[in-house]
Amino acid sequence: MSEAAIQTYTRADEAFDCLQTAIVKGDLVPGEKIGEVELCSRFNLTRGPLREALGRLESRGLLVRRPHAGVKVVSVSAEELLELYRIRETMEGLAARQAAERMTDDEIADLQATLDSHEKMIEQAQGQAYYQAEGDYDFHHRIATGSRNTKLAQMLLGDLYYMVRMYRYRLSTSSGRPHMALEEHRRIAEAIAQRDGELAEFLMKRHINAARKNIETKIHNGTLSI
Amino acid sequence: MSEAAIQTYTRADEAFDCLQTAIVKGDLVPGEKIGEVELCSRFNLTRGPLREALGRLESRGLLVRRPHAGVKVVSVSAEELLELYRIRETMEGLAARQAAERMTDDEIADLQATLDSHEKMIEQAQGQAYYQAEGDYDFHHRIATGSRNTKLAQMLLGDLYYMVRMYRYRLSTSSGRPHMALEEHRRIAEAIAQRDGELAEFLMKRHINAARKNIETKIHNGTLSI
DNA sequence: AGTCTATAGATTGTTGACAATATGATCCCT
DNA sequence: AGGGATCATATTGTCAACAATCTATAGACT
Repeated sequence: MSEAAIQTYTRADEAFDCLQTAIVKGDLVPGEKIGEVELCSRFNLTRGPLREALGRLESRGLLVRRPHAGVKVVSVSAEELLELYRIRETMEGLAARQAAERMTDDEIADLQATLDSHEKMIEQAQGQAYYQAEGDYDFHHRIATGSRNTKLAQMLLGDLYYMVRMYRYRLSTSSGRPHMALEEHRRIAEAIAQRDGELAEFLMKRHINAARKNIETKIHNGTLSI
Repeated sequence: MSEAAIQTYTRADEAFDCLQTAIVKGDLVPGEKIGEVELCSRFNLTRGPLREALGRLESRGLLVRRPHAGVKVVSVSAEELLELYRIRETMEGLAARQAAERMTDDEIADLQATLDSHEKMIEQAQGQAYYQAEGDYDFHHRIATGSRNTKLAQMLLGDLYYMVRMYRYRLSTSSGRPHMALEEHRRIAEAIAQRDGELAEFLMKRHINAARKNIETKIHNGTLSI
């Protein structure tokens, strides 16, 4: 009865995944034009499925396409990155509220358990940006799905997070405040556990707002350059 | 310097538009399987571009696809439709706030002018759902773009609105309260004109919340069936 | 009789060749 | 010499045939 994984994995799906991770990890540089044939040889694909994947990526906003002129990875300005966080603030606030109302007790227990493992990871991998980013992603992912709001989860996980992760890799801006972020996560999880939707929403909004301000000051400092 | 319209219109774009409007207008029934060749003959297309369009529609959530089994128009339950309004509430609230901060005076004047024409349309086309829906769409469209938040506008206009419009057509649920909706629009426009972002956000959220409740009661009444 | 299996048909996914368009360099004109 | 138009090239968009997969029908077995 449980969703039987991806029964059949089509070439276009493969292309989609390859391209997506390549974009997120920064192997494909924004602004630079990328030829289709080059991509084909790179991922051992043929142009048909590749084009289909390009179309999907485009409609998700990770690529921009100009007819007969090729595609390039979207280049997001500093302002647009900050706008992204404004969107996250409202949407994830909603997700947190609905998650507080709808997550099962088991899911909440899991959520809190993952926070413990995140704590260990942070201590072990002192400042290793990668683990911080993955832990953070894991937490937000669980809440998005926990909202039981299909479209909301789809928009967050399918659209926004890829973009955010892309800039995480690129700017290696994994918050730089791991302990504080973890503490905020803990509080949000606690609010959810108490089924206090309003509080969960408030805390989540403040959490993301703090992350945004953090990036904002870094940009003004010149620590971050886009 | 002004965006030179769509210079070249590719077959895939054509397919995308055709399919999108067909879905929105309800010519393509949700849940029912649709063959590719059938669509090709219907829109005078070949399978290549069509498939690309299908991919785009799928990643926007208007179609669901099962490998080797075909595509079908997404069927949204009543609960999911209401969830959609919850998402709109937060996102359009943000849009209204940012629009109040960023729209030009000219844009605001235009916005208020369109409301006048909407009023006339409502009076002339007594209860004609179509015009109500179009006027409503126009208003929200202007605010979304007025937010100057590229990604936000993209998500609202490229994702949510198509889905909402789809269900507008299908349920012909054009609010059923045109005068009240217009009055709410007026107040939102006024708040934007006064550059009162907080108020604009509040009013927009309340406006969409009212629309959601309206649908909710209709569903419980049995007036609306999905 | 009901259920499971195997096969045939149809539909989707993929491939490689063909046509249309944009880019860049060359050449001509002012 | 600089700017603009022209043309060649390379790249993208499109097409039609081929291969792989699913669904439905029919048959056999329990």
